Amino acid sequence: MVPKYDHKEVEAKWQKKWEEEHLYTSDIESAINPFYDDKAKISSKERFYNLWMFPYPSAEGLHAGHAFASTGSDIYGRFMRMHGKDVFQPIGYDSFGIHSENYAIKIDENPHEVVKRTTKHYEEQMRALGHGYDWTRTVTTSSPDYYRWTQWLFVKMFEAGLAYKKIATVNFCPSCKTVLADEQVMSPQTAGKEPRDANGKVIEDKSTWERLKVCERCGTVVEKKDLSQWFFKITKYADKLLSDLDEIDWSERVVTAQRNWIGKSEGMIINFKKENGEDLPVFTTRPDTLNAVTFIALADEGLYNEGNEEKVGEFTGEYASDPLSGRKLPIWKTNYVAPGYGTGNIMGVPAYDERDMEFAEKYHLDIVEKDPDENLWEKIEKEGWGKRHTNYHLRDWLVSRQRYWGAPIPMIYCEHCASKGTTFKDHVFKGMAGWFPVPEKDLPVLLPDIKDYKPEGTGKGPLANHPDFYKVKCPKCGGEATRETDVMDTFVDSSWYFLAYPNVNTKEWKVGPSASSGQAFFDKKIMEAWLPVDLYFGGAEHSVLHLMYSRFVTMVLHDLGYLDFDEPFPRFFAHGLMIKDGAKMSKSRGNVVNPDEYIDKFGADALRLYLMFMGPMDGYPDFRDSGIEGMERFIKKVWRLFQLPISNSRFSNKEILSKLHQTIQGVTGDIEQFKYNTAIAKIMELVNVLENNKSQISISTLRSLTLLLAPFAPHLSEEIWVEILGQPFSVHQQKWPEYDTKYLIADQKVVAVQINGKLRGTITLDLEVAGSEKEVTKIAKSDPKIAKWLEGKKVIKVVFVPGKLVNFVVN
RNA sequence: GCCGAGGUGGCGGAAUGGCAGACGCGUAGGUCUCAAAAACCUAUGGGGCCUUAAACCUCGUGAGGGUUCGACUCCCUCCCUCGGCACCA
Repeated sequence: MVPKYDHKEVEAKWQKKWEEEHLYTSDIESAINPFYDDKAKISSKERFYNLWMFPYPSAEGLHAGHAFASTGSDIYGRFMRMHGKDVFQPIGYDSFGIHSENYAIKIDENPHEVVKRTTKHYEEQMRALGHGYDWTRTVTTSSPDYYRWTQWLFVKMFEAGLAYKKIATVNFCPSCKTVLADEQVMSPQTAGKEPRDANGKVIEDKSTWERLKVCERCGTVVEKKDLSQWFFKITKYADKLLSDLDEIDWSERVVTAQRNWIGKSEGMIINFKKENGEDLPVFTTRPDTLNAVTFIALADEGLYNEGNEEKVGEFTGEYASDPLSGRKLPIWKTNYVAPGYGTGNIMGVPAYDERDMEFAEKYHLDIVEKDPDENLWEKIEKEGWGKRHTNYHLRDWLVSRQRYWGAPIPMIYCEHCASKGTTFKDHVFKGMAGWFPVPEKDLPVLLPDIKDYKPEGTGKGPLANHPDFYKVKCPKCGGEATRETDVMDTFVDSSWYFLAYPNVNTKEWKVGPSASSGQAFFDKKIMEAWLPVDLYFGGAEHSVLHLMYSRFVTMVLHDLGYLDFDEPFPRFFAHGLMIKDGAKMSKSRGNVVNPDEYIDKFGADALRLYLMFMGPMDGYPDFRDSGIEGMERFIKKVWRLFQLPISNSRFSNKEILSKLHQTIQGVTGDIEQFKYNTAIAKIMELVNVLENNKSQISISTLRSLTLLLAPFAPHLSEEIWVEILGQPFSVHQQKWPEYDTKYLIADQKVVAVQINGKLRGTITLDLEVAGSEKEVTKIAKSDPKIAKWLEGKKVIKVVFVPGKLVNFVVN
């Protein structure tokens, strides 16, 4: 009678033991940065910072899509640990911000309380999955010890001239009642939401959906408002953000998305002259078509429409002259030129631009067909009519939010200083008179616990109703002043969290060992030893959000001298999204898969195996209940294999050895490429071979099999390793098995025989024979099946691939 | 419209110039059982040939063309799906 494999008991047992033995707690102080040459000086192991994008703790808890992604990351971490690396694999919570707050509002509970509960639930779920996280170093972005440094970051941005406040036309979500960054406004499809109007009703006319721009969080169609807001000057880094994409090893689709978003256009600003002598600068990427210009089109905020409606315009009554030939060109105000891009003016070239053609035809403007002239670039520049100019689609990052649940923006406005024109640093902040950052010693600016935290949509955040919060003394003159009442975008919180992990120690709950002294942001030695992140694992939906912001913030901190690297994630793998019943998992569809019930019923190992076996890591696999049952069967099969009275034979037979070493080779290569599905398939094949050769398996083979399984099924492997094989704890600290090429060479080869490229038979030959063209040709021709096909035909050519194939070309 | 990734059995998916469908799910039949479950064994792309069986033939990787001794794989044209950008000049 084979003892039953009790997944609940086994998994709980090892999770407890791992924790007690600090199996996944890294030795932060003694790591080696593999990028440095003087490794020997420091200490034992090379570090490997293995990071999965931290989740925001939602109410429903972790769903199977999270488990799919986090397991993919965990497997790689375990694989690297078995390669002798000191793996640092932390986890935390992106718990500050609109996503957590919207839920708190919905259930009418204070966000402080909700976050306490949801983070606890998340931790339980992630522990149940058996991930190898270092639980001694977690971060929670809504903790004052954390957001103190988010605020510090804002202050540094301001001091460096990279944070400024200005009135701009911005996106406003009428449901979330706050402004949003450009990156947080998208098509309904990209947001994965049905578009809604300000009253929360789904827009009925589906034909308009594709033109709508909605809020990333709630799917409400955004409005445009002119408001005074804080921005981070990400555009200053546009060129570096773009060019560094060539240097980093990222999933291609994410690189492409960032390139598109940055949207670099190289062209020229050409100066046209109005009749009254005024300059009329125009941005174009096609100065070579200047000869064919017939009108000038101006952007108009009032007329402009992002939708795809008909082009309309109004003649201004004015004319401009073409700087080269002096031709007279009418100036039109239009609805199709985007304000805020380039100079806001364009030259109308109907012959070479479809949009200009459409407009010209409608208003009966001239259409001139003259061949483009490449020499014009140089000529215009030489004659001083225009100069080369690069334009970017990227806009500055709008970071203020009129909400409660976020890090208060640490800025103070003093009316008195403003009236005198006093600025923080005269040379940098023209136009920012009266604005001063909160002195570093006064950080954090604590978020007060208030009852009326719901947004009102007045253009101000809930903190604006609390004089105790905003009435402060001016840091400059000591007079009456007002604190900023907006809070920061949640993406500011997450733009630097990866820097915090190695510096944080949960027991003391301070970011950075020097946090108490207030001297420095991070411990320099730790940063040098542990960063940048070696492998970042996460979703592609953050292509132009988190992943762009983090790169920007890292570049700034580098330029300010705090970091010695300027790309946070030299390697990023974009995992796919799990699907259920052919659709993305979402609450509204009601197809969210909760991992808890599967862990309970089948165990974490079965769930992990199934999630990884469903398909490639960057794909969109569909979750089915019946699939996980197959994995349960596989685990039982493995378990039974280890319950057999193991033979006394010291060596496995040849078939087994050959299969084992092929498997080691294949699985190793597959894991390196995140092809976990085929890695698992190969382990299954090995198990099948072992089952058919039960009496001939050596202990050494069984040990290797256990090691191969360890990253995928950590509990099962540990149980087998320690309890059945009697090996020392822990399987996760063992060396990954190596393959020996001598076992990869089979004694016999199956050679395919083709006639004119069509398979007509196979012959099994000894290795040496299979490598000889003469022998193989002879044997193949004498094979009756093949001979039949060659009868009466003349062999024109023989194609021979040693050990694989012979192809007879006949007439 | 532009850019990127794809299209393979009933299903998830293997194979990146050399035996298409590994591995798993599902399905059918069988063994065990009083019975069922579990487990195990066998079969499983379509069509044909055949009394049966072994075997064999033929078609087949979105459609059409091309390169090649040989194409799921490379090239061209088209269709469709997914992702990103989008009156960005």
